[in-house]
Amino acid sequence: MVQYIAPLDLSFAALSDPTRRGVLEQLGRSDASITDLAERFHMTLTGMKKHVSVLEAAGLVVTKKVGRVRTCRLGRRKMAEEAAWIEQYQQLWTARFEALDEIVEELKQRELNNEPDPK
Amino acid sequence: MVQYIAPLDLSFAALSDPTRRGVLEQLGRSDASITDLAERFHMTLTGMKKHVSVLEAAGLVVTKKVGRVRTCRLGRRKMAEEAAWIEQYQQLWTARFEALDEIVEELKQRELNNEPDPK
DNA sequence: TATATACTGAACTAAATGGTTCAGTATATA
DNA sequence: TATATACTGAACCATTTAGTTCAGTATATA
Repeated sequence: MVQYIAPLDLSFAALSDPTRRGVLEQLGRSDASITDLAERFHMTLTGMKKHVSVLEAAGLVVTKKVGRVRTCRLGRRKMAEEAAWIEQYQQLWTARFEALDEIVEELKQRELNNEPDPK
Repeated sequence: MVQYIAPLDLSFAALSDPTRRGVLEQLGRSDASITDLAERFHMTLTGMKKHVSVLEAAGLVVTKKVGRVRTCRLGRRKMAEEAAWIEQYQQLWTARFEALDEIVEELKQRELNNEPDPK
């Protein structure tokens, strides 16, 4: 089976790590080098480089090396797909729980009328 | 270091797998047993049980066993935190790119006025 | 030119993931 | 009571992840 990796797989996986969420927030305030980020998150350069690579693979970060410094910036992806997926889920969720609420409401009414619970 | 696992870690990790996203969508339409889900996603019972456990740990699904059947339903979490995180990120993102746009705009103006590029 | 800085790649590690099979247990059904 | 169904747990497996160290390379700086 040729495994097509959905962008959602990569971005949600990228977001599942607190260090990477922190890096995104940081880059939202200002661009940063690998060294900057490694220091801020108490990690080796190599370790931070890997996190940045994961974010880059997900399209959330872009980097450019000038001289010896690699500068990291936010990528072009505004996470629109991710937001859309969650919003669609929330619609399903709401519909589902409204359906449940109706049932609960019906049971309450039966109880008030002293009708038997229909097993 | 006592590792506090943020709810976002668990839910984003849960969402990073297409099978689990599919299960959530399915449960948005109707409750289902482990067997139902295993069949729909072409997987062993044991395999599906693990996915459901991951979703349950993230609070996205609840299950209840009646007789021999374990029924899975959507959990109470509407992924509000997840949506909020992404929305906050999108605000940062927009601000960041508007800042960049201003710089580009300024450069354009200079070009029009034939001013030198200030190094 | 010598030294310090910034990164990179390979190799290693421990743990987690996503699946499987196999051998149960508990519950329904004929 | 015998059989089929639904799940469960343990064990295994290959791969990925999240980090490390170590040994480089390339670039600045004194």
